[in-house]
Amino acid sequence: MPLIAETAVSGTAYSFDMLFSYAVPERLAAAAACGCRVLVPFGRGNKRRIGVVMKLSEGSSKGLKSIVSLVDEKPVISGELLQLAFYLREQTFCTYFDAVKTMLPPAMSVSAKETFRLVKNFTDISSLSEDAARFLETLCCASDSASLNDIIGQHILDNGRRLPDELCDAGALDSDNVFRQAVGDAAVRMVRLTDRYMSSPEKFDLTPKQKKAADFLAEYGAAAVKEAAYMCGITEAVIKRLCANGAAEEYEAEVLRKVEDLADEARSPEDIVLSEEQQKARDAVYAQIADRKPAVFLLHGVTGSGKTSVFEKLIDDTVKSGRQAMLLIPEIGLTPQILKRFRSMFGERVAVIHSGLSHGQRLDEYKRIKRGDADIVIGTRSAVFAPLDNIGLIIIDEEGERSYKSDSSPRYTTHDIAKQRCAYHGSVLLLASATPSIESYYLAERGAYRLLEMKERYQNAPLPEVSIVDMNLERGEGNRTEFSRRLAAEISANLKNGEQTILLLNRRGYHTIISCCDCYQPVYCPNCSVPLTYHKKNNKMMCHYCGYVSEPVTVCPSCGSERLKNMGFGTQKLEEELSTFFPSARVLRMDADTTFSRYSYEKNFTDFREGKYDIMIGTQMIGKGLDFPNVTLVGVLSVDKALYAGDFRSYERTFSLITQVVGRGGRGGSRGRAVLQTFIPEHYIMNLAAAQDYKGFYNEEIAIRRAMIFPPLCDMCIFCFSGNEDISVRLGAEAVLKLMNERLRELQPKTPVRVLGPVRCSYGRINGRYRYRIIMKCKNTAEMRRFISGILTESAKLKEMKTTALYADMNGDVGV
DNA sequence: AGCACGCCGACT
DNA sequence: GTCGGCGTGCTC
Repeated sequence: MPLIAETAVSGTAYSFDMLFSYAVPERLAAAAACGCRVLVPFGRGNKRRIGVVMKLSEGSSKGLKSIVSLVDEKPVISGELLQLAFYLREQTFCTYFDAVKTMLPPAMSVSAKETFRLVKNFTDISSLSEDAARFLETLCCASDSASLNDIIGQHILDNGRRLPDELCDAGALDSDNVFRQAVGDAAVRMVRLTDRYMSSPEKFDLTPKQKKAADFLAEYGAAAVKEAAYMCGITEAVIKRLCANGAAEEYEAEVLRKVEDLADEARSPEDIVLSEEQQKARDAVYAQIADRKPAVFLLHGVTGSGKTSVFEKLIDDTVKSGRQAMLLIPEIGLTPQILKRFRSMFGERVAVIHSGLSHGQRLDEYKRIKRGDADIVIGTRSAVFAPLDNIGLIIIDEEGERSYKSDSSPRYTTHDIAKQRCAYHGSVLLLASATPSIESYYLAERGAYRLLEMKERYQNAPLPEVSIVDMNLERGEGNRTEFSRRLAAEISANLKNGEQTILLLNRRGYHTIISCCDCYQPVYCPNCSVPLTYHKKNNKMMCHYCGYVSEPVTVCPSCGSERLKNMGFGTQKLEEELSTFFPSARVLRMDADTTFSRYSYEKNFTDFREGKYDIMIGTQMIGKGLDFPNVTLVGVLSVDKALYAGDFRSYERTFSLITQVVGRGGRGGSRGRAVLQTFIPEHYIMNLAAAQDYKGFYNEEIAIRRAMIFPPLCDMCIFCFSGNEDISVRLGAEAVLKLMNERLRELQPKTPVRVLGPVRCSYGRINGRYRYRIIMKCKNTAEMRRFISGILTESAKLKEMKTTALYADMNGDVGV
């Protein structure tokens, strides 16, 4: 019986995605296996596409097309991960190919290059069609192999592959495919001026923008393309033009061949000393690992309770027993320090996977895992797909972070994938946080997860002393600055004592927005429904969503008034006010604008930790995971806005932000202080966060979720519509709504379903595309997922949806 | 999403 | 009588 390969084909849309059956030709039958990539003909034109064999079976190959060639000798996806791909597709409504693709490092993506050559002694011209015979004649005129391939290549582009394919079938032509891996997109693209330009710039005719970039480069030498564009207030396209003119050149920055090797002096796992409480947590988890039955633990440990030591011990236990361990962390910003810690203990056995690595580095780490050289994997959410084959333990640190939810296809939740892998390997999933997600804590309360608690801080360090400052009073008493008198006094005390301060502000930019005093309209980005932000450093207005840049506005675009006012307060303005109040203070500003490369994060944090700065100010990124022993004061300047962000998770987010940042202070022995400035001092979030009372917060929050029916008491599926024309997107969404209601009536699901919308998304327009959403409150069951899948496929056929894109995101973010 | 196929209008 | 406009339906 012939072999049939059921194949995931690249480039399919979800609405027509399925496994496509191809015949496996005799010559490939021995090597073809599940998990191998293949080259297949697809569509009427038999265009070549890459696919992955998902299933092999025997059967009749009648009417099937055949696999053209094999990309891999050996499968690149293990049986376990292949099975996981099916799960991924079923859960997240992505295509088979997308599911498989996310499991491979980007560097492994391949493209095929086809070469032809004429078969020398072909004579049977009579068997060819007239067209093919004529085509063959032109081919015979080709002078050499290169021009032959040029002719055929051009012919395929213009007329499709019909004639070349006929000639191949008849034996007049031979084709061969070579595959090229897309390795080496180095981390940073740099740009510098050419010698030619520098010796005689007058010979170049540059546009004003290009000139600006050239001047910038002349002053600074080389710069990252991104950075140059930012500083000059231009787009990267201008720099591209500059390079095309021959005035500048782009080059790839030397990327570290190895992932940075910053291990401190070696530490031995034997040196880990656990407190009684830590030991208890470790023992419970370890017993379960040894038992080889899957289970989920939720480790709730207050900030500073020393969770990392427990992780170290458990990971050591796991690898000692011959199994592998995975530690997932929310953001690359945290990687260097955690990585350092584990590197110094486990050395080369640690592999790292995160998006800050170059594709080449990532590929090498992937290979080390696959070969078995590394049995400990540390990384961000995509690392959950690491090709380990004998997992004993998966840890998700700071498990409540939203970054564990993927916001592009496949829109998976890291926890779900980890659970699935643990079920396969009979291993333990350990979720850990000082502020677990309401969902996880709920499951722990219900007994689905086993709850472990660590209530003591490391070395019994006292919790910081938190004071809540009522900013209304400050304003009432004539203080117009952003610093309450209390906070100002604390900061100067700290400066005097040579102790460090962290200030948290939940926004970036100089002024958040510029708005008109006459029509009250803020100045918006022309592509997105987001107000532009003024950035002092480059004196430009910028959009944080699409990167749009413009000169500072002096006239209101909506009414023409010249009375424009700066509203809001950003990190840059804070920095400035700070320098007037405390001229001698050395201030480090940390936000997405000052940290272009992933590496500058680490450098800044290290500098701060080493005492090169007195005060660090920044957005949420400074709240996460890093220990600074000399920080004794934490100021929270304004998180009120975040509370009213309008989605049901804003309280949760704000609570954990405050809790985390307050917990930063006072770990080095001395008692820390925290000052929480707010206009709503009576809000329970403020008091509970000040007291680091997670349980109290959980009780309040779960009551709200219960009353309003929000997750975890239901699931929420977001249907997001986008397109170039506002009206057609809305009409599309309405048509789909109608379809949903019809189908729902037929289905009569067991648990009630509520469909809300369509409404414009909070950012109704991003990058010029209008966006609407429908929210469906439901229970995430197989039946519901089939329903959603059906809606996605059916709606693609609606005429109202011709120009509108749609995706479904189970438990994705409601905002955005 | 592409893309080949088909069915009409404006033209040499 | 032909070229090419875009509407339509399919993708093993």
